[in-house]
Amino acid sequence: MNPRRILVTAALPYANGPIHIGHLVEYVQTDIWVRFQRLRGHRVVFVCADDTHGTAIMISANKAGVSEEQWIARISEQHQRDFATFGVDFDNYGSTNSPENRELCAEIWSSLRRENLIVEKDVEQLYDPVKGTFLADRFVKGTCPKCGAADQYGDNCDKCGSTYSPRDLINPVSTLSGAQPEVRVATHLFVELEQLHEFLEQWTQSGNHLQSETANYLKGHFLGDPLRDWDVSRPAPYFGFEIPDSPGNYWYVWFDAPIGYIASTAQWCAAHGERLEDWWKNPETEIHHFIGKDITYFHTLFWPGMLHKAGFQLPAKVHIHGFLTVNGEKMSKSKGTFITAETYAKHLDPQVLRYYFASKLGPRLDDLDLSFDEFAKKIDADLVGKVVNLASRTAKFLAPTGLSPEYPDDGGLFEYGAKQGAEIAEAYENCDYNRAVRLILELADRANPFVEQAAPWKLAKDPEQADRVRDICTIGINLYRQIIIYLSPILPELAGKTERLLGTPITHWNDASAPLTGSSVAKFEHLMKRIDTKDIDAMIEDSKTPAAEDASAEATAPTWNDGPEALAAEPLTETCTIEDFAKVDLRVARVVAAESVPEANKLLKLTLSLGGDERRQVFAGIKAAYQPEDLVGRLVVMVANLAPRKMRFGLSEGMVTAAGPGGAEVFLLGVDSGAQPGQRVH
RNA sequence: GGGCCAGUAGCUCAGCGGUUAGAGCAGGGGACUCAUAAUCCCUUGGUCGCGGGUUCGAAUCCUGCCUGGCCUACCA
Repeated sequence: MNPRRILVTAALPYANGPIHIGHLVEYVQTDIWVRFQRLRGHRVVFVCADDTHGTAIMISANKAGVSEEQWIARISEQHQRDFATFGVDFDNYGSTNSPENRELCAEIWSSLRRENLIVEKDVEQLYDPVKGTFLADRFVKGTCPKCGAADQYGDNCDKCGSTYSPRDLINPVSTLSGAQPEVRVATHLFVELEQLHEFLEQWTQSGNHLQSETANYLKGHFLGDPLRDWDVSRPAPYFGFEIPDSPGNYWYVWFDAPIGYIASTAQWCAAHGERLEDWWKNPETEIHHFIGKDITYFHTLFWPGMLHKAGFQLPAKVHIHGFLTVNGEKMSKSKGTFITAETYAKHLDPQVLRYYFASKLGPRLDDLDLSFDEFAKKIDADLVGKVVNLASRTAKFLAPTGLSPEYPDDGGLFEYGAKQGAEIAEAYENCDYNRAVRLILELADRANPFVEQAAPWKLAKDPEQADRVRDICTIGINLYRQIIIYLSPILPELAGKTERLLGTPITHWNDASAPLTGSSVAKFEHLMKRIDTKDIDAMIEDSKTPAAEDASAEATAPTWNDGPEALAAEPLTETCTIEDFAKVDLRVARVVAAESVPEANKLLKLTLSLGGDERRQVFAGIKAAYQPEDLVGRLVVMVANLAPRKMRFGLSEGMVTAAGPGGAEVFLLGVDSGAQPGQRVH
């Protein structure tokens, strides 16, 4: 087989929050495919990047009290750490906020200009006069014009399901500032996608670039009518790239995000002495995108259109997958099923999640359910009980002698496994991982009875039978290794341990058709742990956040179960007057700096901002409950007129309000978004 | 309202025109003790969502209905 040259991308995660197990479905799926192709001897470059532009990033950075650049740098670091934890091994991890991306955006943009695809149109949009920014629909709330339900988003009503323009909302309010938005007109730039209608019809409906259901979806929803113009600009202020020939306008995040694939490849090329043209402008290179079904639209219409007009190579295939549900339901923060990569890894082994996903993933875009019950059973039964068990019951007999010099007669077991390699490879190639896993596990189901019947542990008691024992175990361990080679794209860590056990690296898929002989075997060590359901419970508990933080929980009528203990521990005090209360000047403040006081057991030194240049230094006894870095940027409520107090470590100019008995059980009072530092609490 | 997908043993799924419908897990019985209470053997269990049709023959094709999921409903 001729080696193929393959460029693989996974969707760019938005730099607005942590990676969670739902994201991981995609990155694991893609990484498995990449590892598989490499093992087959193909040339693969696997790139990704953080998607860093847009209004949401500005808001998050602003809330955290840092610049957008600082914010995205922090998120990028977290994302890359999480991917590494789960064995997702990119060749290059870039950022859409990179010079390479800016340059490529400009290049593609000028192509679109040259092709006369860009038109200007005035757009009326709501504008927040306090924040000085235009508002996307989701940043406006108000009363539904149809049914009168309060507190609905700008584009549709949760209560009655009607859709409308944010301008129709009754009493609209900006969620950023609380101000009443006004209507303003701005000039936007549009891509006249309709000019590409025929090309997109042809590209989406032929050539097997898309799963059939996606092709049907596009045909039914978009390609039946003239394609609408695509609004690709946003007026300042906007965190992104300013459009070179349209000052004051910025490329919409969805314009520059997919170009980030190319930019990330460009970075890789620069670092490895390769030419970008070979990867993006050469028909010999296969480009494969892996994405979730939510972003189908961008990757199957705009993106091919842009590439086509700008003279880049079109994707060979866009692989689209469904979403993750947990225990049959959408992930939920209040139920503890909104599990971040970091939290998962704190409690469970990352590689077994890869196995579970693989055992459920198919080539269709169906949703995938993570049932923890099934998860534990699958790992224990398949991996520990069947696969790893093969090694653990044979390796120790081989440690003293090594493998037999010639591969013994095994009744055709190894040969059968080698033959199955073709079918397993085909399943991987088609992203039909659950089929691949089924086929591989069948091999383990054949291998265990062989070992059972041959019973080397009985023969081992008779020194006369030493050769026979070695032969049987040579067979057993080779069958094990064959299985591991097939599983290695899914379980690279287990594959690595196996390489060390047998002192032989796995370098190619075809290693599975040549048994090892004569080599030594290391002392057997545990390869994999069974799942302890206590760890799953702890992980779910760890993922739970108060119901109030979960928007979806509001709709599902949460049940509270608040006991009387807290009140009993600290009974209510005597009544005070409003004047008494007014003596205490509570203010919203932002933590702009936080550091641990090394000599103090309980104290953190906080610098609080009351807006403008007003700063207060406060020592707070919350060391056991909060990490300084987690506090920077957040809003707190402080007692601003408390008499300053000299402490051993410096002057404390106020105090931060918090509840809880103390120690690690301290909970800072939060402030709903919209509040500004310096505002008084009444 | 429209579209797509699925409905097969308690659970997860395979089979997608051809003998009495399969696997894994779970359940029941036994064996073994090398191995992470792992493994092995035997076994219980299904009018293949429901009704029509095509065919010598249908879980498998067509059609209607029911149920569930996802996507849409003139936003992308």
